Amino acid sequence: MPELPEVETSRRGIEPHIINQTVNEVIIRQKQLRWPIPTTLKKQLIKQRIQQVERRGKYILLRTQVGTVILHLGMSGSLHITNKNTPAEKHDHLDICFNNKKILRLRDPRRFGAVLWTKADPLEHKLLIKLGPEPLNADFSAEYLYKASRNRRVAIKTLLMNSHIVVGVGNIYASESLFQAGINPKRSSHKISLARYQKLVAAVKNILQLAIKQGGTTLKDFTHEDGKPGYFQQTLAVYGRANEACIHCTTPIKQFTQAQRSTFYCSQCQR
DNA sequence: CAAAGGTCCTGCTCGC
DNA sequence: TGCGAGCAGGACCTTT
Repeated sequence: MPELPEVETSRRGIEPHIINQTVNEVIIRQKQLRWPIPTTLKKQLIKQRIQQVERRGKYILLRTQVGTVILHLGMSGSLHITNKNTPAEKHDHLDICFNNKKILRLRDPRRFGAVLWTKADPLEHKLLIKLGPEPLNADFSAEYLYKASRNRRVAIKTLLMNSHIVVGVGNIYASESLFQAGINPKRSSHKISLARYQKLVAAVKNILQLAIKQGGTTLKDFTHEDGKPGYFQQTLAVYGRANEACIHCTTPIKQFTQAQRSTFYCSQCQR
């Protein structure tokens, strides 16, 4: 479900409800996610105060004095702020309950998400330490991507989705960014010029920023269903639009499978 | 049966 | 021959 803008929108949505709040109960209904939820989570987390709600790539970090909860929403995960009056539904796997009566509830039908606990610096965690730069930070630049791509033969779309190269660019926004930059998703990353990487990096930043902005304005109240962050279909130029007319040249948008994921592009506008 | 918005892990190939 | 890096494919799971 979530790409970086949705994860960031989720982070902003839950933060005001749980920051500086103390955990008084942890309910694990289904611990079998991508990895098992650690059995020690409950013991570690109870009586701890959430000091910081942070994001790194698509991971959300809940920092306490003694350790950090590492959350990942996988393909179908979502976070909700709720309370004891709202019964848990089928795929509500975890509740973190606070003194202010609020509950942070994780829902994840496909269970590709993860909930982990670390006492050490979470940024040094095995899953986070090798992550590439944040796409919206200055260190994600055309020069950086150009350099990183020189000895790689993978298609540019695959490179863009590699979290060791840059975090947070998922399947939808990879297609969208390449369309905006006018680059064919099949093109070998090592054959792309610095000038074209300038366009691509600008497109990635532009698209992610816009999506976050839209997430923020769409998000009314994270405690209700209608507050869920979603994808904003009207802003998608190519994703999910196979056979529809390209918005620039009216050529039908093509769809094909690349690294086991659907890619959408315009064969006329993207070379 | 295929596909859905993620990404780690395994094992292979390639070049030094 | 050995080693590391890059890469493809499989794996995880449920719903439509």
